[in-house]
Amino acid sequence: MATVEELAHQIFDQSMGEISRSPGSIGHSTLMDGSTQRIQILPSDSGLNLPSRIQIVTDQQTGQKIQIVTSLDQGAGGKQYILTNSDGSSPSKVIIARQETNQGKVYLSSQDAAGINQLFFAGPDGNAQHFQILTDNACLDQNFNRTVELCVVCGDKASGRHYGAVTCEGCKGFFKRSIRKNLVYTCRGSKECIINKHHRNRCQYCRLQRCIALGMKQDSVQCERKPIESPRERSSNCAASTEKIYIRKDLRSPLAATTTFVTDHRSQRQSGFLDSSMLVNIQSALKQENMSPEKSDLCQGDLSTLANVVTSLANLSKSKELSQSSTELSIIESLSNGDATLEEMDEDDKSNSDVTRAFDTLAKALNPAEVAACQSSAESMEASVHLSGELHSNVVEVEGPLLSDAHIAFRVFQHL
Amino acid sequence: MATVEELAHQIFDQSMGEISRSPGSIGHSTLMDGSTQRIQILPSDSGLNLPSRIQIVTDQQTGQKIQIVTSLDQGAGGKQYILTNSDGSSPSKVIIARQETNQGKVYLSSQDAAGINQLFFAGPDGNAQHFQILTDNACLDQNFNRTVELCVVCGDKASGRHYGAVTCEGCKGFFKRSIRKNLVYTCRGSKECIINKHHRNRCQYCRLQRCIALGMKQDSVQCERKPIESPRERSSNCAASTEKIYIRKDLRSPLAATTTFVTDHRSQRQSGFLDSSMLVNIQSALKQENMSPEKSDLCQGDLSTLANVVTSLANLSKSKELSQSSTELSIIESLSNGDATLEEMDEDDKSNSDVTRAFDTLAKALNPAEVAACQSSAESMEASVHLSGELHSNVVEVEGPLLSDAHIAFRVFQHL
DNA sequence: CGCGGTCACAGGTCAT
DNA sequence: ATGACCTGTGACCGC
Ligand SMILES: [Zn+2]
Ligand SMILES: [Zn+2]
Ligand SMILES: [Zn+2]
Ligand SMILES: [Zn+2]
Repeated sequence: MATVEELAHQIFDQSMGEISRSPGSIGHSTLMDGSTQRIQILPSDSGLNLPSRIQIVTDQQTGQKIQIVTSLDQGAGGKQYILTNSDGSSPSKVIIARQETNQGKVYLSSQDAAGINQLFFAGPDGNAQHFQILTDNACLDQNFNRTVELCVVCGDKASGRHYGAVTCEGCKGFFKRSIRKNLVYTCRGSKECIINKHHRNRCQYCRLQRCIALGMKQDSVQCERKPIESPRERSSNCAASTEKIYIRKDLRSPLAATTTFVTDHRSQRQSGFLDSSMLVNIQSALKQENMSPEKSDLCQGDLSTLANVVTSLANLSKSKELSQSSTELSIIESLSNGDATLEEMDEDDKSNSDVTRAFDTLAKALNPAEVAACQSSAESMEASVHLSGELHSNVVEVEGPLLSDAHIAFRVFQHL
Repeated sequence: MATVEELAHQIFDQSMGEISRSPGSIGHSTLMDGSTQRIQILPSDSGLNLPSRIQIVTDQQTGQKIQIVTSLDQGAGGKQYILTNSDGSSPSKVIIARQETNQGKVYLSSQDAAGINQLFFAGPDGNAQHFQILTDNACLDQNFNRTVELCVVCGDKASGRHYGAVTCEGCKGFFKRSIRKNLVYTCRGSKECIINKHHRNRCQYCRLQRCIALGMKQDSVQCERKPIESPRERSSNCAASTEKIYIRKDLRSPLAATTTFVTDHRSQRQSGFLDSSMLVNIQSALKQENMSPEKSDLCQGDLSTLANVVTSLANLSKSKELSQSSTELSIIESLSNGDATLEEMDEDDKSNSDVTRAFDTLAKALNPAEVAACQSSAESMEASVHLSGELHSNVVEVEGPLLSDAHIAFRVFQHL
């Protein structure tokens, strides 16, 4: 006999397949405009004894009210779950499931289904909708004390609500890392990769896309709380000491969430290109960084701003709206106002440090060759070509102070 | 002074040599019938202070009880570890190690032995036995926090548990590649080649044999995470689109561990050829597979039975006892009796699933060219030649429903 | 319960 | 193909 989890997984996988079949279900352009809906239905108590019941639930994201009609099936004596709009407009009725057996307790899919069922299906408007039906835990067999919930992102067993959504430990950790490190991924496909338990690691872009679309809030991710960090190293400024500077993996798709330069973190979003106003933000962010060096609350993630800068520089390099490379240089020079003392890093840290990786990323962004190789639709990248200085050479070597007046010698080897 | 690792290596090599000398130690027919044993001994607390101590431990795999006698050596004042059967039957006493120094703490191999010692040695019955003695970590010098473990396959320094066994990086990678690409190797010897750090690459067959026999689980090998981008090709099937289809190198060696047809895994073993009784097992196994079609966790490894079937088919093709290729066809047709709902698997799972692997193997079995090229002693393969239809062609393309009525269209490109 | 963190063990890479 | 080396994942734990 199939277990509850197996059934739930089945429902999830099947519905995922349905989504992929419905045209425009999770298109990349309809990511967060409400096309993907999430509904949680929690029966008040035991209205299951009633022969017929009407519930009106509200979509948590869109606010749309949907009527749930639970009625006895005339034929089999089981129950049907019918979804309609609360005002009776179309779609008039959508039977999402019916009970096959009559066991005194109504479950959604089968007689041994317990607790939570998740359904993905395409509504008549072609939008993908995600419903999660939560039945009363008290009605469940006491075999499972743990609530059997499924991750809304991948369908794996959920471990609770994380960052605003019921997710598994994997998606929780993935989301946390992505937000913390300000990672931006890229999709090698059509940004509609199937994300389930077994394939969630295949496309980080689509996974993070689903995380955000299904309600995981970036605000809920707190900054790192690593208090200790060694006797030596940085005395007061724990930020610059050993904290890694995380660089976006792919600069083409900011997946905007984390490219914010203002104090109000995660309230702004990068539209895709740098402009003059963002330059102001860069500088102001750097200033704020320096104004409170003794403030140890910034311990974590405070240098993400720097990563953002580099990332944005990379985006800058491919921006068509930029006139010439001189603009970039001016920005880089403006960055030298900060006086971060990065030279205190020992040599080993420099080698594989994130600073190196940061510039590596930057250099990579400045070289359109590899970027173009990574993407099928290669856009015009000529604007950034001139910066590299040595186009068509396998190794681009850059030396000199760049980010601060601390004379950071860095070297970027670009592997082609 | 010899280090712990060196000593352990020495013990390993010695015991391995002993294994290879004992006739029939790791024969192919005795792969997983208990001939290879693994014992973990964890001293309860600090019974080490006692001058003499008797422990009875149970082999985790076979359930065999073995008596461990720790006694003072009359000569050197060190301790001996003696293994006997708990009932006193032969082997009466096997001294597996003795302590050379007297330091107040008893370690197995030397005074600076840390944590874990692994021994391979051949018992008087000729069976290879593997003992892993874990001493109390609290007794260890705090110099080495890392436990010095050895690869159970080759005796090299292990880097942790991989796929269920403590192995080195080499065996880890080797096992992963073998499983991922579904490689099947051949042994030019008697399938009892010595596998140690220096010779592990001499025979892939025996290495993989040891990997499986010593507990490395194929299910733990996940599918690839980077489905190398290919924008077009297949539409929704991102798995079949870019995933390479790897062909077994050699079909003669099914590496029996996976050719089990009964529900009780690892309780039966293929003796080398298919016979009528195995055909019954094939069908019953398929039936059991189908009895729970709603089970969607089948994603991985659930269809290993199917792979076993095809693997056996491959063996069948080279079996001299087979009359003609018509026998194969009849078996294939008999497989279609099952109504496995393979279409419930999402496309990605099919790529790396045992289904694909099964067809891979089958395809190879149908083309004796490569098989014959891979092995020096080419046996008569004419029986299966006629099935391929296109002998001597570089690409063998097969399409059509085969294993189920689900009409799974598959394509196998054979790279030569 | 939901944040935080950890680290064994998956993955992948790429000289050899 | 191999394996040393690295990053990323997620089960598990503490608060
Ligand atoms: Zn998940
Ligand atoms: Zn994707
Ligand atoms: Zn090894
Ligand atoms: Zn061999």
